[in-house]
Amino acid sequence: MSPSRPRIPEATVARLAVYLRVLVGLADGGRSNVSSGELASAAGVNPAGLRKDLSHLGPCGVRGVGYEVATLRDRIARVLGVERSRPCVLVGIGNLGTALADYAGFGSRGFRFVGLFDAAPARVGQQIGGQPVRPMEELDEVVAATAATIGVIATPADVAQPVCDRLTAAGVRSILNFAPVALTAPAEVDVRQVDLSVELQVLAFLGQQRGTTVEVGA
Amino acid sequence: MSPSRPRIPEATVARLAVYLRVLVGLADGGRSNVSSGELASAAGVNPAGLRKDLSHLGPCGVRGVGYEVATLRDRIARVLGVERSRPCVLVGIGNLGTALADYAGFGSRGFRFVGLFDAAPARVGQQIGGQPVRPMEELDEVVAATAATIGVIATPADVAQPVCDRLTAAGVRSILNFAPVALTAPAEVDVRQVDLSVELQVLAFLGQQRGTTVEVGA
DNA sequence: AACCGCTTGTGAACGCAGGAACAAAGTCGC
DNA sequence: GCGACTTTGTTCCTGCGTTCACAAGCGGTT
Repeated sequence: MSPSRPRIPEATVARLAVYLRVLVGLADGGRSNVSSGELASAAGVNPAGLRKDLSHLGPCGVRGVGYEVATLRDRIARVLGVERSRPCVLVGIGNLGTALADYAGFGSRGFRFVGLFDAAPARVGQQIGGQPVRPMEELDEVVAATAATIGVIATPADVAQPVCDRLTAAGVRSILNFAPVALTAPAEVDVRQVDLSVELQVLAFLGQQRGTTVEVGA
Repeated sequence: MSPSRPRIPEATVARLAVYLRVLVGLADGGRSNVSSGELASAAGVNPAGLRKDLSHLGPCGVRGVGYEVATLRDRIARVLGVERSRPCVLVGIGNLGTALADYAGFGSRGFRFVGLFDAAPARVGQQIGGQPVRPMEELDEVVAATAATIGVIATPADVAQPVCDRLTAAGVRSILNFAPVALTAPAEVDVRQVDLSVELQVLAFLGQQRGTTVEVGA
């Protein structure tokens, strides 16, 4: 009914998540209100951009005063859908998968892993973050039982596509992929790619470029 | 002479790293040449965009034929500066830090960790990926001895800023930060932020938005 | 009650990235 | 040797994201 959410740009959504984290920290510290300049500084963005981001939620500040921390926090949380905890499944319990399963940041941000899966028999049965690692055979069953709509892939690259196929077949609608391969999935499934080494390579390139200035470099 | 490298957009650099990974895989598979369409498909991007990205390197393909895999691979590697291995230090050997230290993708992409550091005495001395975890006191010494210019932070959020300060003081020029806080650093130091939970939140928002929208017109 | 300073919210301009279409060039076949 | 096909490299254009700058609104003060 209410078209209060025409569309929020993806870049804005990513920053809203950052603002939310900062606001939670401020609220825990006892702060009751905050200005856009201070919030922008803490989030590492431009104050004007922050205000424009928040404008997508409708007016939520008081002119001359600033933003009420608790109110803004709850409002962003509601828009991002963090109010209700979302069930996720995680496939690939290697080093990275273990780190993700143990990472407290997910739980406090509206995500809970309802299933940890690995194809290696040696890992099945281990307890990670209070949960047992399950065999891949139980994937469909767990996804159906928990209504998980989000899947996280932390497997080696060569099995990521089969895992993706199994996740989509099981009914997962959104996939976060840490394996360094481009996944193919049906159009109705969102796939988001995170490549840790790409970030490092971009960083190295920027540093190299600035270090060598503009010289061509023989 | 020719300003063959005026400036390469950051988004292009990120994709070049992806192309490089695909090309290495093709070369290992014995492929000798590849077309832009096939390469774009494997990388998950638009063919025209791929050609535009490669155009920043100057002409490196043959019209009517395609790109020579080995040549293009080496050319991208040289532009990204992957030819020579870059020394990096990693601070914070928790779950995520261990995953990063063990991740083979870094070593094969021109990065090597020359020092693993942690403040917890219980972790110091452990062997991770063939290297010992060192105490923070040895940070300056190792950075100076190895000429490491890249630092990776995988610590809890509350100590990330002090660690950042120590890294910059030790001479590190580029920092990749996995801790969920915005870091403050001198202007001559590049800081790149990676927040795993933000990616998950964006994914959840997109899924939620698609699940509930589109009903406006119906 | 009115003024003043501070902060939000919004409108406009700039720059950048992405996509599609077209021209150039090289190879293969006849 | 010539023509046609394939694929690259480039150019234009559309849309988005970001930034700057200003008007609107509220609280505090006199």
